[in-house]
Amino acid sequence: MSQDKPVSVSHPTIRRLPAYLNILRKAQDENKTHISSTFIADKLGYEPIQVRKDLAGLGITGQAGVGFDAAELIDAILGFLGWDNATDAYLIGAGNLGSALAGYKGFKDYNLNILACFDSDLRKVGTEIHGKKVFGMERLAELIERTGVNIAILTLPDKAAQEITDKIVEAGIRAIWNFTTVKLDVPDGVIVERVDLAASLALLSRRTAEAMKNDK
Amino acid sequence: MSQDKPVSVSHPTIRRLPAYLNILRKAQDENKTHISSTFIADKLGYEPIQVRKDLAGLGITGQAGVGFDAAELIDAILGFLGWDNATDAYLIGAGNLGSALAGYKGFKDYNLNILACFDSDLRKVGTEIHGKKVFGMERLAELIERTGVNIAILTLPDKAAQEITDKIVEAGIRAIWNFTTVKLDVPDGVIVERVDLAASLALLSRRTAEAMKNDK
DNA sequence: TAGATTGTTAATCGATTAACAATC
DNA sequence: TAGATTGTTAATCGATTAACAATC
Repeated sequence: MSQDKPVSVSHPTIRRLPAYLNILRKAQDENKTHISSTFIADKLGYEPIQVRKDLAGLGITGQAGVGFDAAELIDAILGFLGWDNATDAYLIGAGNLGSALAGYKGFKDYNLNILACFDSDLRKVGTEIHGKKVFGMERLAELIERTGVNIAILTLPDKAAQEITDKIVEAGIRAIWNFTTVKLDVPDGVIVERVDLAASLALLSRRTAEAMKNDK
Repeated sequence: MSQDKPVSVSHPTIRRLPAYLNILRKAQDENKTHISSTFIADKLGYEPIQVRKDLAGLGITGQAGVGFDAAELIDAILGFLGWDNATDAYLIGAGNLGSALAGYKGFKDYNLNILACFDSDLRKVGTEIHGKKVFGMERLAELIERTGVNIAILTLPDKAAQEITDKIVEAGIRAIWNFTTVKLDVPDGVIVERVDLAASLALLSRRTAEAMKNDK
């Protein structure tokens, strides 16, 4: 693509794309070839116009009166997110949460492949967790450099987070999916995306408290 | 409080509160009694004005030239989120992710207490996971009714999500922390807060793809 | 043709940021 | 008093929604 227009798609839009993808795939399984924005919006409780705006951002056009070609749309979303090729990642910290993610089957829908795990607990090193080898932390740099993996999933204790981050960034990691509470300090160009469970719980708690107050 | 003003605090603000709470607690551990919006903003990479706006929403006032009273602010956030009293929850679906959450120590910071787990796997029923009893699904309604627990953490397979939701809502559950991919259909007044890992991964992937393209 | 749906342009809404006087 | 910081009011920014002509 020598002539990419400067696509700038908002974060809220990007966050909604996986949900669209799920619906499209399900519809395709039911042999639907075309999907309208109304259909997608209905399933998700959004407005059709929002779906169309989102899709427009990907450079996709639909057909008036008909909707969007499901296959084409799926490809566009996968391509846009870089999910059209398998991406390898290392998982760092094979505790409760890390093990759960190592065993999570759903990542294959997004072409994310956890290559191996790392842990500082020597009793885990050398074992396998959900079929993924566990290496000791001392091998992190070496393996990142050798395999060229550039995504790390951080599921280790907060207190180790920054130190290990420095190490893996140094070794060549370009993107970190951060499940710790720590605001990681990284050089420009390294991407950090944090999963903020506490934020989600805060919203649940507050909304619940309000709902309970209302019906007293 | 007979005279509550109609506090309406935005969702983005609510989502930021736990991070403020963490910082305040850490500062208090270091014997700081007063914290400025600048201090908090610095730690999180926000603007001080945003912190002040957020806190203003809670009805908290600081002291010009000094900052906010840490203890008072912590109490205000805890109270606002309903985290000042322990809240019991049931965890439904003791698979990989469910087990990880059942063992997550961090919830005590938010006064969330997982009372017990439920699972349809009879081999798990009767055992304990991280010290929490596992009950069979057939006991869900009975126990929800008897104990009056009103929060459920849903970590079961997508295909069971709606059916179980109907059941637990019927039994009295008022709020669901939804870790499935399903958009749950619930009656008015029942709160659903979904943790959307795929959305987070989408953002990570897209930002990474862009960053890699830039440095070619 | 009639009905469904798109995509564009403009309006609205809500959140973030800026400016600055008031306060400690 | 000087420096730091708050809280208010207004400006800006960005995302969602509305309206509607064009298209299949």
